Amino acid sequence: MNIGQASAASGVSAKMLRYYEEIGLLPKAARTEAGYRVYSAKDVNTLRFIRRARDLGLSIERIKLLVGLWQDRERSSADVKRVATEHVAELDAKILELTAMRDTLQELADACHGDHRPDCPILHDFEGGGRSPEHRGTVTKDVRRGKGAAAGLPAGCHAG
Amino acid sequence: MNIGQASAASGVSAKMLRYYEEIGLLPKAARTEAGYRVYSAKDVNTLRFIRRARDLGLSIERIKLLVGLWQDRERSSADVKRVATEHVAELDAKILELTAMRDTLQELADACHGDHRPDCPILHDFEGGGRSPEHRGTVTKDVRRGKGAAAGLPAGCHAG
DNA sequence: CCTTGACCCTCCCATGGTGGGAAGCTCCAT
DNA sequence: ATGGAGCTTCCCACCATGGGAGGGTCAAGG
Repeated sequence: MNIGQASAASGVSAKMLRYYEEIGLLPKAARTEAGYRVYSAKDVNTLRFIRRARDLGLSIERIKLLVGLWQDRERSSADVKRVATEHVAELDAKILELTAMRDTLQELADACHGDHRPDCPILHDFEGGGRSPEHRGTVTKDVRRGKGAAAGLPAGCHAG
Repeated sequence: MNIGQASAASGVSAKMLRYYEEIGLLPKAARTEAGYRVYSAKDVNTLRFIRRARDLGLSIERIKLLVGLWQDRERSSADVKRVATEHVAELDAKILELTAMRDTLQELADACHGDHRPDCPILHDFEGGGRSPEHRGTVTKDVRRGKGAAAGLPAGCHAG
């Protein structure tokens, strides 16, 4: 099985296959004399595992952990569960953050008549005078962006 | 006002001030003879506007639009509202996506006893046999990652 | 006046996953 | 033998942000 076939069988692009190998998520694939990568049915299983994990938004780092546990017959399910639970917690945090943004913005949009006139509560809020505090404060606390979010959650986030 | 003071007054890092100028979100700042950037109180207002918009998760592209509308006395509030509403729609989509991931993973975690034994429904699902469909299908549809999400939503997403 | 330290400048690099594409080789079918 | 599909490596881009190197500037205190 060459890379194109493994890709088709697993739903992981050839590009990503090479990338996962490069970063050590996958072991280095065997090669033909000509240098073509060769994959087995077992490799395809691993790839499907990875694909499923990515679809659930897990980061590559966590998938590395899970693949390790998966292949360890001595693993304890508690370790697996912990990884999953950590990810759920991050998803929850991100959902809360996005929901707060959404709600604030929806409120502002609702307050905007949306006609030809220039007057607009959205811009008024952004101007940040803070003169209408009832429309502020929702996301104002410094939950702000930072490595945590970018490194932790992503996958589904950068995804598209 | 130099860049450090403008940064402190607006809550936007000096690094980002330079970046926003580079990508054309801000006009090129005036300079002292020594080459130091100089900012006015008006600039700080714009920066606060941008900061607020970023906190609500708007992409730089959309913020460019909003700043343009903000500074246009002839604008119609409908245009502003449309930009905001588009962003709300993207936030909603992302929230749905993350929630689906979260729910699936939480179900799997709930089903995992989490003790010393190796048997684990999470790994079982990831193995993807599809043998227990009641735990599948939630995120299985190909909503998958792609340019749209990365370009559209971000801010709060990459943020941290 | 000179030193010190805080500040500023530009330029490069990294993040996390993913896609795009160029330049060149291999394989298979015609 | 030729064409095209598929493989290889290598570099670039995304988005927004932070980190840091290497060097210039400014103001306060000695």
